Amino acid sequence: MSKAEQTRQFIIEKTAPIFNKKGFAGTSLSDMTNATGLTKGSIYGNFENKEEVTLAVYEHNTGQLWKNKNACIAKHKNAYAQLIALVDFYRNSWKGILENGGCPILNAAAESDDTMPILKARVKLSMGNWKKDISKIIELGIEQKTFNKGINTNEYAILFIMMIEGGILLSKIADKPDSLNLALDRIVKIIDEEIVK
Amino acid sequence: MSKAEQTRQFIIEKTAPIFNKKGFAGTSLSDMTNATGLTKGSIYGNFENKEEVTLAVYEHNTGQLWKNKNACIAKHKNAYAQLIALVDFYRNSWKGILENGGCPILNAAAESDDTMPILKARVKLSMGNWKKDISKIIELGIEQKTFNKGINTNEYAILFIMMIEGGILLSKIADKPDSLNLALDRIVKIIDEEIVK
DNA sequence: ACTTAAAAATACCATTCGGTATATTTTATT
DNA sequence: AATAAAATATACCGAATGGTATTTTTAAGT
Repeated sequence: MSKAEQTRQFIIEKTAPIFNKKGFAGTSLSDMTNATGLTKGSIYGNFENKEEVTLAVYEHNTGQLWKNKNACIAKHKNAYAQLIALVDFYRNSWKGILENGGCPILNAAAESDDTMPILKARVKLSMGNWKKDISKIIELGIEQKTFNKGINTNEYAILFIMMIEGGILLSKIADKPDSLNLALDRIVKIIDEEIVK
Repeated sequence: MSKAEQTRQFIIEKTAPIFNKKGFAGTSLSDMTNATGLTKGSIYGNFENKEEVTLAVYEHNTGQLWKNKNACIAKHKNAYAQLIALVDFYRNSWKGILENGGCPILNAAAESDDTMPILKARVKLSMGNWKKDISKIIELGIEQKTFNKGINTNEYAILFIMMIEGGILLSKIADKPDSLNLALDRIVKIIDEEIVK
């Protein structure tokens, strides 16, 4: 990794929680220089503008979440265990997510939709990938003959994402994980009653 | 209504959709003067600062939503019809909500949590009131002997709110109401299978 | 119609904003 | 160790930011 790439990564990592907390409009260049200890010149030598940093930070934040989530899921072979691992991932990492400003997809979705079409498109993509991931786990379960085969895998994936995001939102406002846990419990209930054979 | 109160209301109404779309940090004073045709002097004669406008606008946006929602619910006497009316309210007014920048509670929740504690407190209150409203409808159903009496009304209220907010979020990103409708369908299913006797 | 009080416009403030050309330092190559 | 190239810092830009005395206009009460 070249020096430039290192610095680029350094800037992304240091500013990532700030962008996730304050948003694109709320994060200033001085926030960025303060967080990194670098000067504007240095930052603008590695990024074209603030928007490029925003996008890179979004990729980093979601990528990190992705990696941790997938690591939990990959520990298991059968689909049911994988779904439960997904639920437990959110149950266990809620505190960490909260400290970094909450779910980056949720935050970016809320801010970008009317102001930053490029970010919105990225969010759309993340959402699509997430949906696909969950769908595939359910499809795996069908292949493994442990899940019902008539079900609409896509709809269940969307349903789970909605409940997780809604749960995170309410939990952040309430400053306690109760709502998120309620959502996760309901997801497990749906898995047990409607998906599992 | 005095002239001052009229102008105050005028400013709130004209800037409401802008704040809901761009957020507190993203909305500038020039956005406000452009939307109203007034000058900074006039705006600052009626409000102490930008924060006060933000809070007043939030009250207005949620109040409006409240009013319309309650009007739909109030048309019905029995609890089941009221819950269905609530669901249908979101099904029917999704387009209007979208055009005004989405659910103000969701938007304010996402932006305020790490940056504006005063607004966050207001969001917490709105969320509590909403929860109470839904709880009361379910309690009414229990009184009317049409709903099961052992159920946790509070948990169902939270669950419904989470699904509605999650649904709005996903629908905004996708630019189509499918996800929201899926959430609303699921709410109806829960009502029918778990709440109704 | 006249006076007075309230409301809105003007003109300004210091500060911060995102961004950049240029100079300096650091790093890698030979 | 000398040199070239890359990375960072400096110093600056115009514009926009939120905010405020002060003046002018408008509306209300008599």
